[in-house]
Amino acid sequence: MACSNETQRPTVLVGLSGGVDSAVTALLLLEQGYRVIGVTMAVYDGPFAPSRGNSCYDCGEREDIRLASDLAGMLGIPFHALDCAGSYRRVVLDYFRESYLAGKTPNPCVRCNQMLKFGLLPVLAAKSGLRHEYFATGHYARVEFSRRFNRHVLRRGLDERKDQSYFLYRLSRRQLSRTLLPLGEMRKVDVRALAARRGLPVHDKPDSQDFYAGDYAELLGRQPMPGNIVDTEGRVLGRHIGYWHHTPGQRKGLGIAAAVPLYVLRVDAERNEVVVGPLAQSLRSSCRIGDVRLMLPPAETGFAMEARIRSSQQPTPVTVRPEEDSRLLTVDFAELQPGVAPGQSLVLSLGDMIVGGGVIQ
RNA sequence: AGGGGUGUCGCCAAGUUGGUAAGGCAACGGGUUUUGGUCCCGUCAUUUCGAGGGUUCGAGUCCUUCCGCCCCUG
Repeated sequence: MACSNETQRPTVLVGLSGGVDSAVTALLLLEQGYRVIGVTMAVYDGPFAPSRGNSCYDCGEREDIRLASDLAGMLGIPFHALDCAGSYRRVVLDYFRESYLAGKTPNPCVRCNQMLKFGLLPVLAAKSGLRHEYFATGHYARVEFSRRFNRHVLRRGLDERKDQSYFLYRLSRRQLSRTLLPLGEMRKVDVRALAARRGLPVHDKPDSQDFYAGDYAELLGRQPMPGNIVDTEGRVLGRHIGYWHHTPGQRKGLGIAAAVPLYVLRVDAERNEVVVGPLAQSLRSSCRIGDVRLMLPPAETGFAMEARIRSSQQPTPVTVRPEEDSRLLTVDFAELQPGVAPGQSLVLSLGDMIVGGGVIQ
């Protein structure tokens, strides 16, 4: 009997990072009766360097993989680390570098999730013989089947403060249909509490997982290139050591003492200039997005919704307009927005449902 | 050279009828954060107010000498 059930139980591949969230994800899925397999992407291909701690692209990833492996052992599930370094370099690191060098601000996590974590990783696993029906991660977001839209939809995590749906808006319908995100229904404190109850040693491991813990310039492969920091009139207010160190909306690090705080308005890669001004000059009433990805058909959602232009931001009301160029959308903000940065994703939502999004032009 | 002005934290800048150094910016530290962003909290002049001397119980604030800048006249 146990045997026949064994073959019937659906298998879910869980991305384990060595942190609390993914460990609890695996735990919950086990308790829900799934057959669970733990997997991790090995992505570091850089030079030997001291580990800077908890980040995705880090020389110390072996320790994290080992920790993930240990956790899998505790949970009694198989574990595999899959080499994704080559793809990671091309898909994430190259994109990251090209964005900054073009004066834009990338979303490495968005890219990684779409292409690698929810893309290559399960495919590689399957090719390695790890057959599975579902793929799961510890993201705080929900995937549900919507009868109204007759498809799987992505919704914000129940824990508003931890919601990570922003990073997942580019997942395809196919990807979504195979995705399980059990933490989407939970609050972080409960996740930690559960981990503690079940004796998982990572229950109190610090939250944040950076993309890269060192100096980003290390990933860009560029020598310092001093240039001017100017105001909108072209007056030189200060100096920088490379335009790629700045992003629109940024305040810290300019080193300019003015009457009011100054924010980066735009980054001019051509002229190696960083244009700054007071907050008021940073406000935009609209922007255009490209690389548009819609998870829900616009005809059914209408054009009034909400949007986030940065990962940790409360959604703000917007109206979406189609462009002549069908690949673009214009998004009008109901309230002026500071720090609209080309390269960043603008994610559209309707209530707690993610409609889609695109990359700010 | 003469006349006027001015000299307070890295920058800007309050300092009242002398009473025991506001604030902003920057910087630094911390919190929040799967994007070096935003935001929040904290620290940041006490042999100190250009330097010396004086008056006073007490001076950034009064007197005096010197020094430095700025403007005008020459």
